Amino acid sequence: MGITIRDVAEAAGVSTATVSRALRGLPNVDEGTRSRVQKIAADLDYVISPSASRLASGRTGSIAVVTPYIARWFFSTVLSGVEDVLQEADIDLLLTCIGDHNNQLNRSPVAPRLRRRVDGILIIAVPPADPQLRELIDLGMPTSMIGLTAAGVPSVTIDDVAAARLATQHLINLGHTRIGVISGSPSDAPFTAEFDREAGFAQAMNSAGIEVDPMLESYGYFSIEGGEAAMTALLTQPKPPTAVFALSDEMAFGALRALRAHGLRPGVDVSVVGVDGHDMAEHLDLTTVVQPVAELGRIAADSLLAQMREGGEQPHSARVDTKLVVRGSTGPALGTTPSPSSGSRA
Amino acid sequence: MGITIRDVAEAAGVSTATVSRALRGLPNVDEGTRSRVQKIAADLDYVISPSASRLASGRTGSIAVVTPYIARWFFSTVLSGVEDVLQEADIDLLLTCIGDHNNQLNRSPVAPRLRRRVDGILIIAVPPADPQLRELIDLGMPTSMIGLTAAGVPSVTIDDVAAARLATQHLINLGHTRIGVISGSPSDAPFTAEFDREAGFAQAMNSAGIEVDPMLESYGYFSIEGGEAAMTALLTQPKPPTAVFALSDEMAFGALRALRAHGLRPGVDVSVVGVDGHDMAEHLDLTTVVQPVAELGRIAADSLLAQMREGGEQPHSARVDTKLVVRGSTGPALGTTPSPSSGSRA
DNA sequence: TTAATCCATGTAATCGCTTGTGTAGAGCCC
DNA sequence: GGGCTCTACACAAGCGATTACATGGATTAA
Repeated sequence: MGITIRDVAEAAGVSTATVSRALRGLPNVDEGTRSRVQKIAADLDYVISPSASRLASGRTGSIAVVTPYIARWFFSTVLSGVEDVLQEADIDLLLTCIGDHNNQLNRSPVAPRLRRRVDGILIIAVPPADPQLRELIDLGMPTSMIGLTAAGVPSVTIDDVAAARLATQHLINLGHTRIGVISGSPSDAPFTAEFDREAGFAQAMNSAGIEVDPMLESYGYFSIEGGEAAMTALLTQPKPPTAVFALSDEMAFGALRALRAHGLRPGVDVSVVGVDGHDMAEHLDLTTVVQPVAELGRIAADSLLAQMREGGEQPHSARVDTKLVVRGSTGPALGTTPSPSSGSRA
Repeated sequence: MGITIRDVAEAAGVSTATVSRALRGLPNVDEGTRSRVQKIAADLDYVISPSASRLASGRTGSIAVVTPYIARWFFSTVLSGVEDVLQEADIDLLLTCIGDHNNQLNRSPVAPRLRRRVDGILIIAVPPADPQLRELIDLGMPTSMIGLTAAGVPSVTIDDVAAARLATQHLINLGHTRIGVISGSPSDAPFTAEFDREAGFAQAMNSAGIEVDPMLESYGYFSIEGGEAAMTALLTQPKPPTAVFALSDEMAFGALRALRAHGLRPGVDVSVVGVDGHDMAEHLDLTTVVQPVAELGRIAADSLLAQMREGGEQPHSARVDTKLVVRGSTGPALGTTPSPSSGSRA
């Protein structure tokens, strides 16, 4: 019921082979013939059959994006960057949500569903311990990861250790010494970012000669509610912190809310700094270390496309810079003369 | 290089036709044969080639989701609901971002790219005036829309008029009479929701015998910044409103921020109510009319699948209920005894 | 001039599955 | 027991492209 390549071939008085070459821009086609074929194809409103093309060529012209969440800010923002690039490259984007490892959504494993269906895979911030991750990598197709690293697989990340150091150092520079941290979860499969950001926090504290007080560590499970609970826990300690580093902006949002609930002023009574550069951070006046999230997606998609093209090319990982953006949620420790802090005041 | 249906057929000592029928659960296959084939297919680690299957059957087993934004809360939340259903149904989800009509991202039109590529289309809240919308509908394939209606196309929406009435009535019940509204944009291609919510606002005002003051209408362009600017504009009037209805939660967020910037307390000095049930609304203590956004996506996806299955079935639209959730951002008009307000206090 | 290239094009096999049609045997009825 | 209907299966013709290989004419090199 559709126009096929044969109809075009007949109308143009050439073989289907020539039509195929002409339309795909392959060499060894007379330019006159090519434009004639193009015109006829357009006139006939011919649309290639992807199924036939895929079957014959063995390429699917599509890639899968595998993500643990769709509706969370970080993930949807990465996704939008990815989509940007793929649409440009005329590659189909298959969206698949992997079950949340912690929540145990009992989704069927995604890896088998992807075989023979896509030419490449883009994985967004799956916890490295997720068993599905291995299956995906073992599929052996071009793969690129975002916010997550694994041996032998190219990835795009920020330097989470450095980002955490940046945030922590900012608090230290402001004269704080009782610095709390709102982490992800005590023991569950951590995201790469979680692990590294904790490390960066500890590094900054150590270099400044400040001891990390285990009493000032609390868990926010990367959610707003969690961050609120974590901050509340910190505030109800005998000696509460004067500043808190939250491993993510969303947890920092919760922390800010807890502060208000306790009648404390962010940036005055207690300083809060996050990491991510969430859209809402600006509106909540949160100091944060910004990462270019959509850009992460774009870079990873580009890298994946390169991998798919060249094949032999040694795929390499990219590391993207972050930037401290100082806002009202952080301020000098009371009774202290702060040393000049790095970062731009927004 | 992969196992084909023929390998399975040979190993099972049957024809490929039988393997095909057995594996797809078609009738007229001996149950003994069927389970034998299934076992062999599993042992051989056979995976069907979608391209071949699609070419032969004419069905693609995939649907496209067309959306103007990916990284915005409403859209990504709908998307997650859709993905949920489609994964369950084993249908591929092709994600395509249509250019933003207002921002004029010069994206190539999406409709032609979808032909022969998907069996159905799901459209999320594209402005009805977007020229691409017609092209998509004219493709003539099963289609379902979310947050948007068009003649002859099944859709899933909330009753935006009623939702706006609910929000406005809440303010009226609290004794407010100088009620402002933060709308989308003055004249640009409006979303369906925009149009209807304005209508609902006017209805509620009229029934209460309150005149709508054009001076108290401001435009927030459905963004946080826009909402902030709009509220600022309202506040700097000679006679500012005591309550404001924002057509979306995100604009309401901006409004709250403007309030704080002016030293005004939300819910005390000025009341603000939004619509959407955005994740952050709870954390910003915003009174809002909640719509079940992910559910919208799920229902639309289900409806699309039904359409694709039955074919002859008269597709019908669904309308989903909303609920007023009262929080701290709204309170009684000063010097007034409020009448009891509907909605649950959260 | 002749052989070697090269370019534009055609021929036809192939990709791996679906499905309409054909058929043999089993069970049924009268 | 002959004619029916049914079931379980095989056969083989597509589906609509891609692409290795073949071909013949034009161009170039020797």
